[in-house]
Amino acid sequence: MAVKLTDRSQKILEAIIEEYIATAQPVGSKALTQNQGIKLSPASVRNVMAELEELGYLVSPHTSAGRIPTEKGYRFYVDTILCVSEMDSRQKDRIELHYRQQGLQMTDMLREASRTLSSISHYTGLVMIPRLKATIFRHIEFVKLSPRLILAVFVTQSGLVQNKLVEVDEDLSPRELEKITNYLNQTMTGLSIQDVRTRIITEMAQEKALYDQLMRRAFTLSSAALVDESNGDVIIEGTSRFLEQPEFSDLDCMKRIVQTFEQKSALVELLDRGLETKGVQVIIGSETEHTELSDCSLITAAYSGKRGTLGTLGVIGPNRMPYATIIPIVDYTASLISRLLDTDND
Amino acid sequence: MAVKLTDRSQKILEAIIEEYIATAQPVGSKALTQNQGIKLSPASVRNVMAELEELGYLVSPHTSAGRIPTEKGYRFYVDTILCVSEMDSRQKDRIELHYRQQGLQMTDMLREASRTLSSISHYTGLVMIPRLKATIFRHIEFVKLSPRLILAVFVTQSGLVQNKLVEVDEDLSPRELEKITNYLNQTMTGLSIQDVRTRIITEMAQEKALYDQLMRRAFTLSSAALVDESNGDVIIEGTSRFLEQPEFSDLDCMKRIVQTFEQKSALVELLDRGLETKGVQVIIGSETEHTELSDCSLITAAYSGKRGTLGTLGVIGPNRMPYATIIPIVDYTASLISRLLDTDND
DNA sequence: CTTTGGCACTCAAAGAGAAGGAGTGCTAAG
DNA sequence: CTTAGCACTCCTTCTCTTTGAGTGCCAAAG
Repeated sequence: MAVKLTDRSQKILEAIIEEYIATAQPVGSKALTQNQGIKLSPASVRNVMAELEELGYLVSPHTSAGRIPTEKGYRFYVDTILCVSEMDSRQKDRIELHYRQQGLQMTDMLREASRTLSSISHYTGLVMIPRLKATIFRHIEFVKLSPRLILAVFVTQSGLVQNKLVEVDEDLSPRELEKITNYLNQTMTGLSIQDVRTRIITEMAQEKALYDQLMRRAFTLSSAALVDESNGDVIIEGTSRFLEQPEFSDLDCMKRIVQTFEQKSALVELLDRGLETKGVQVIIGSETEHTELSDCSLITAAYSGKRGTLGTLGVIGPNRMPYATIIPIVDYTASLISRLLDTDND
Repeated sequence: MAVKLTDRSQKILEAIIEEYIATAQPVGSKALTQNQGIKLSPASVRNVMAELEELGYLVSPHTSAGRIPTEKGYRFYVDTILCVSEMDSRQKDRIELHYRQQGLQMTDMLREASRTLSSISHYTGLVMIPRLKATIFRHIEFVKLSPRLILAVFVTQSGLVQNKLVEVDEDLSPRELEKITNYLNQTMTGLSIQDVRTRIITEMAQEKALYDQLMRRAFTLSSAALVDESNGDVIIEGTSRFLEQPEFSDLDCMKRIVQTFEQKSALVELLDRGLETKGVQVIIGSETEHTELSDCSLITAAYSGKRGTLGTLGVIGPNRMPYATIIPIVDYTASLISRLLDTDND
């Protein structure tokens, strides 16, 4: 499958893709020869182009137009041609500037990250809110709203705050509630939510719990409070950037994309893929495995807190994206967010 | 200004507007005469149409096209022609169905409201999150995250939960924190945030506070926690509905509208207008006083909790909206939300 | 005085060529 | 292997014409 391309073929493929990214117009042989760096006649370039088309890296919309890259072309470009440069410190500063604000809460910071990604990349920014189960227990607090209604406020190590209303069958006195709170905070702090859950289950099964009413209640309350009902949530900023892209000038196709964004589930799935991966991941076109997004590409990277990966963030746009500039942006943003989450509130 | 229209003119204006709302095409005289209810010849209708154009209720895009309503036309239609019918109970049930879920927290419920408004109306749903100062103090709780960092969790009467990080200069012991919590909850519960603020200010000024360190800290903490930094937030659902409207097929105009949505500030301002008003309010086109929204109309209504108005909700779409069906939807949703907020958690 | 049929007029939208031009593939010479 | 030349394709753009819906006005009928 992986036919080796000659050095020259790669150079030309690179030039075509970069030209197409810049102009959104099919690239002809003549235009390429005017490009410095390629010192061949149009006819020679044409031969190479025909070859690249045969191999599936390029297509031409019709006989008398230039060539445009295929998904396979982009994939090859991203995987083997592109070499990502470090960002210079001026750009880094420009990104960091957005986070110079006062002590933001985690969610606000992630929203800001999404907005910044969008404004710097000129595409649409995506940030996934951490899944509860990936986080570390820090503190839980119960606020009694009415005899049977309790508000559980739960704070994770990385500063995510989650509120949840819990209905109880028995009226708990403030004293009991306080005891429960203390007990939970003493035993659970520092554990991952995953661990907290298993701990609750095993301890509930033990005989001791059966007789200790307070303990039983503590477990009931906390397990209700820690239910992770959010099937993942994504912060999307800059949807309007899609309207700027000439490839989506077809309103119908545009509509389907925006609808897919609004539903979020597809994006959650795509961002989830990046959770396991180190570094920047690029998903191109049909690799998304969503027909509505088959003309979109994502550039994602995972961010992490003190312990392990928390979530992913990235940028979504048309296949024709300036990968060379956006990959470092996403990469740097992910590491920046990780750093900020680590130092922020401890 | 207010020239009286004859009964016949009104009938024809109504028919034209309703036809245009249904078809998005300029309405000609012939099409109208085919409409049952108008038993006149095309020529007679033309005379009336010319008259209505003179008065500014209609315009024709060009000589050989039909007429379309002006903003003034819509305004007249909404104000004096349209009579809004009660919704039948089947429709009411259809709306209520969306709120049948388990005890949602306020924000989730409002998000659901926005989504429902959009899906039932087929336009874009808007719900304004209540301003803090309009709400009633119910409970405050402090969670110490680190020696200098405290998380304040604040719950309003209507069930809105707000978290805020507060940095303090002095390390507070858990005991002190508890005292502060108790003191604040005893003194402030039931007051409006507005009142709480003034109370804090006056008590701080009193001599007593100067000597009571604990009290001073309590006030410092709570005033920091109750700062209302959210300049109003709006939940927007169904932006993609705009892409279905033929009047926005111009991508550039579309883009500006979506951008305005993303910024939210204009929408906040528009929803704010409805806070004082009883019943449903309709804002048409340039009445929005935002050039980007000059082809959009809003239908809004205020919702309220136990005590007074909390916020507004509504629908935004093109000027050409089926007011007759959407006004009752918005109206009913607002009253439904008010009812749910009242009964939900007390 | 109102209503209506008739008629000339207007103008956007749709269709049909025709011209222009960018780009290709192929061939033959360097 | 490279390149100049050339015929060919076919999209894009432009103009010109046709079509038809809708109007305004007038004169006759109710």
